[in-house]
Amino acid sequence: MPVAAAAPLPTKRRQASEARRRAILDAAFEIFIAEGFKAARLDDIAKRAGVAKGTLYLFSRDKEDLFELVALDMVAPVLERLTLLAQQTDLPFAALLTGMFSLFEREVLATKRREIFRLIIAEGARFPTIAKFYHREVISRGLALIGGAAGRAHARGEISSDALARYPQLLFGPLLISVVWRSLFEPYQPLDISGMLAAHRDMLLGPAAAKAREP
Amino acid sequence: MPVAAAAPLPTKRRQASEARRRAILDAAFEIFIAEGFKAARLDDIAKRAGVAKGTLYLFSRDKEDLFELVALDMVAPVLERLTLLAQQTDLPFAALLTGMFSLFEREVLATKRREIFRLIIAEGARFPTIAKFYHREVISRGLALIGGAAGRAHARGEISSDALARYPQLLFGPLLISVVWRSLFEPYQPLDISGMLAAHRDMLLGPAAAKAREP
DNA sequence: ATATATTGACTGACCAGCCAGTCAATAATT
DNA sequence: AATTATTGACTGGCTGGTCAGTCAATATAT
Repeated sequence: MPVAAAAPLPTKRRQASEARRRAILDAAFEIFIAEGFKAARLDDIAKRAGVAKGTLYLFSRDKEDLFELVALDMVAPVLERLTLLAQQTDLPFAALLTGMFSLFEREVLATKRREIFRLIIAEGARFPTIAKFYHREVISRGLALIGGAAGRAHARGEISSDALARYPQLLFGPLLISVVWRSLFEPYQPLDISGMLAAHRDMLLGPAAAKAREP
Repeated sequence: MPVAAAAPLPTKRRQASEARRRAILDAAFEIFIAEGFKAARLDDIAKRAGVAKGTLYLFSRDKEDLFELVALDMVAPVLERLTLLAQQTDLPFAALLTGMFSLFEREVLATKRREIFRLIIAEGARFPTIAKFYHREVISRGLALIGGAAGRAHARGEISSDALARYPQLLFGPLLISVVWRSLFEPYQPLDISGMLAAHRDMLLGPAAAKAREP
C-alpha cells in the first residue's frame, strides 16, 4: 500500500510553480510594504518576482486578493511558534514573558516581518477581511495566552496585580511601540528596544520579581 | 503714523477665504483618513469641502502638500495643551498621569483626531517630513515631559522604579494600543479602554500607589 | 502531438494637475 | 451717490499619463 498515494508527487511543473508562488509572495510583500496597497504597482511586483504580469493572475484573482494572500502568508511561521508556546500552560510566568519577548525580537522585530503590523494598521481599516483574520488568528490568541497565564500567575502569587489578566493588551503596547519606532522615528532618536522590553518585563512582574532577576 | 497699516484688515474676501481654508482642511482630513493618501481623490475632497477642484490649488501646491497641511493642522490644539501640561513641572506624578490620560481620552480618543496616529503610522514611512515633524513636535515633547517627571518622581520616592525615566515610551504603548483597537478590532472584541488606562496608570505608579488610589 | 503554463502588448477607466474664463468685491472716477 | 474699471478668487472641463486587468500568441512539459 503506497504511503502517500493521495497527494500527487511534485512534477517539474509543480515545483517550478511553487517556486514562482514564493517569488511572487515575497516580491509583493516588499512592494506593498514600501508603497502601500494602492500605490503598489503590479508591474513592479511582477518585475521583482522575475515574472510577467499575467502570471500574477494565475495565483490570485486580483490585486486585493494578492494583498490578502501576502498578509496571511507572512504570519504563518509566527503563528506556528505562538501555538507551541501556548501549549506550555504550566510555564512560570517570567519564563513565558521572556520566551514571548525573545520570539518577538528574533522573529518579528529583527526581520522584515516587523513591517506587517505597520501594514495591518495602515490598511486594516480598508480591509476588514485582513483585520478580522489578524484578530482571530494572532491577536486574540496572543491575548488569551497572556491573559490566561497572567491569571494563573496572579492566583499563584507570582505577580501581585491582576491588571494583566484583565487587560492583556497592556503587554503588547511596547511591542507595538517598538515596531513603529523602528520604522518611523529611529533616525531622529535611537531607542534601545531590548532594554525597553526588559524594563517592561520587570515592570509587569512587579518590584519583587525585578529584584530576583539578578540574584 | 498709522498704527497697523502693515496688516490689512480682514475684508469680506479674506473671511470667506479663511472659511474655505478650514472647509478644505476638514474635508481633506476626512477623505485622507478614509482612503489613505494615494487612494484619496482630490475631486472628492473638493466636493466635500463644497469647492471646485481648482480651489484646492490656491491653498496647497499639490496633493502631497495638502496632506502635510492636514497632518500638521490637526495636532495643533493637542500640542497647545501638551505644552501647558509640561509647564506644571512640580505636579505630583500621579496627577500628571491622570491629567495626561484624561487629555488623551477627551481630545484624541473620543474625537476623529484619534485617526491621526493611524494615518501617521500608515503614511509616515513615505512622508519623512511628516514623521520628522511629529517626532519633533509631539513625540519628543511628550517623552521629555514624561521622562523628566518620572525621574523627579523616582528621586522623591513617589515611584519605586526608574524604568519610566529611562524608557518613557513605555507609557505610550497602551495609548497606541487603544487607538489601533478602536479602529480595527473593536467590532470583534470590545475593550474597556478607560479601565485599561486606569490599570496601566496603577501599574506605572507601583503597588503602593495603586492602593492609595482608594483611601 | 497535445496540453498546459507563461508572456507582455494592449485597452479602457481613472485622476492629478492645468488653465482659460467668470464674476463678486473693491477701487477709481465722475 | 452712482457709474465704471480692475482685481483676483474661484470654477470646472480638459489632457496626458498611469495602471489594473485581459487575452492571443508563444514557450515548455508530458
